[in-house]
Amino acid sequence: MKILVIEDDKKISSFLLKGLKEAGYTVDLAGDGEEGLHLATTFEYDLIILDIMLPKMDGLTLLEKIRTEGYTTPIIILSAKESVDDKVKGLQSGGDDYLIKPFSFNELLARVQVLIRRGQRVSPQINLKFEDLVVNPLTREVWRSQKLVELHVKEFMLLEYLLLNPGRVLTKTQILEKIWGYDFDPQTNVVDVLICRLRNKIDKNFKTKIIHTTRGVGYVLKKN
Amino acid sequence: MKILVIEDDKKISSFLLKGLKEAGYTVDLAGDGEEGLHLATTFEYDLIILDIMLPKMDGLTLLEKIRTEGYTTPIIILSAKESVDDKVKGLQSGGDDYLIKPFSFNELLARVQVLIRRGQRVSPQINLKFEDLVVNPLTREVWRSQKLVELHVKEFMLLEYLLLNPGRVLTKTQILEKIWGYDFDPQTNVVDVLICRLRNKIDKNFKTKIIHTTRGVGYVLKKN
DNA sequence: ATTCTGCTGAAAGCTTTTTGTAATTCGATT
DNA sequence: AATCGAATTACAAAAAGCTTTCAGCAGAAT
Repeated sequence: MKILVIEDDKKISSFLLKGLKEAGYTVDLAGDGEEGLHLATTFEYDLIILDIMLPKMDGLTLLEKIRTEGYTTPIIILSAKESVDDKVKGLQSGGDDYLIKPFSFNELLARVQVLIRRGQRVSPQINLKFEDLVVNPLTREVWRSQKLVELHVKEFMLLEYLLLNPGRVLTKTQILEKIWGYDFDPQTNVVDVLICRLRNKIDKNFKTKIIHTTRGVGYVLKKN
Repeated sequence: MKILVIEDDKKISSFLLKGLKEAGYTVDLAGDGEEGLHLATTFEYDLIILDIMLPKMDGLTLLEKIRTEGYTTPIIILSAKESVDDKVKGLQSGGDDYLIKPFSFNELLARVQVLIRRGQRVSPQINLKFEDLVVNPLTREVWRSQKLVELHVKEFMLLEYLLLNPGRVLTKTQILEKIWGYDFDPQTNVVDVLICRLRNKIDKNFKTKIIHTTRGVGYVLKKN
């Protein structure tokens, strides 16, 4: 799950980065409006956190530009202003939620989770399922054949990515980019290692394997 | 599907090569503008990815030369510059799309697919069919008479090439160039071997053969 | 502040699969 | 029958994937 934070105040942004990463998200940071617009329209994010007061291009303008270009990524607006007027403007411009500074991180996190869940359209049921594998994205619990499996953060992200694309072959490059980001050393074998670790936990001790290798291409989630 | 990448930055080019090859494309690489122009005007490509900043001949000049020579191959421009001006210039000079570095590989891949699809009739989203042979380019699954057949990467590429040209005789040289690229030893018998291996999988155990030899010319996909 | 724990990524070695070469056999055409 | 291109086969080389180990780091616990 990738989040873009557009915020110029260093103190707040580092606070957000730290907290969101701990919660298992991949986070990119933009320090001003222009950079924010570029990142938002170039990469795929699952959510954007946007400060209204920004250098170079103010948040509302940015928000409108993003929306008029057709992006539907959920956006949470941060604002120092308390006026009802601003809140209305923000939501009318295409914001999905609105938080007034100072805010509690837990409050933010809760809303992030709500919006990301909504954006994934996994509804009406919250759990992701494939065969006898059940994943609850909200609580990050994973069961294989009714047995609870403990996954590390990256393993969970990989499994979630696979579950959102059942039957489709995902290349190593796609996985690398989804989980580590675009600027990761392409020579690395982290993907192989991660696949191995995930298999040890969700395939190794079970009869039917669900993670399969398509040699020379990538990996697929399928039965048999 | 053949793609030409014109890019001098080794890190980026190796990243692109890897990703595009994984996605099933044949990729040639040019390290500077002159080599790029030579390859682009000598061989047939389905798409060109062109960096603007290049040694020996800059990308825009190259682009104009290619276009004035009458080539209509779709071209994606890569640029480090963010200015709207450059974007406009690039698109006016004959570029079909414009990406700013750093860019996401998935983003690039999506645009590559859009442009390549635009350039040809068959959409890669839809199954390719010939007689009782069905190929799904997305999941890379192949069926002959409802029986799933497992193919290696090169075999798959050959079959795809044949399927996109049903009834047309493809010479060994065309096949060699399409699948291995221009710089492969012309003495080799890899094509014969590959044809043999492909036949073993999709013709051998079936009544009707669909891969036929035209002696002295090449191979055709047809019934009888 | 220090120690402990556990997650992650790099690297190396090993296994398996795929691919290319080369030699041989086959078969059509002359 | 001789010739030439094509088909087949066996083997070696290369590539891809899997697994394990280790060290660095970060967070948690003390």
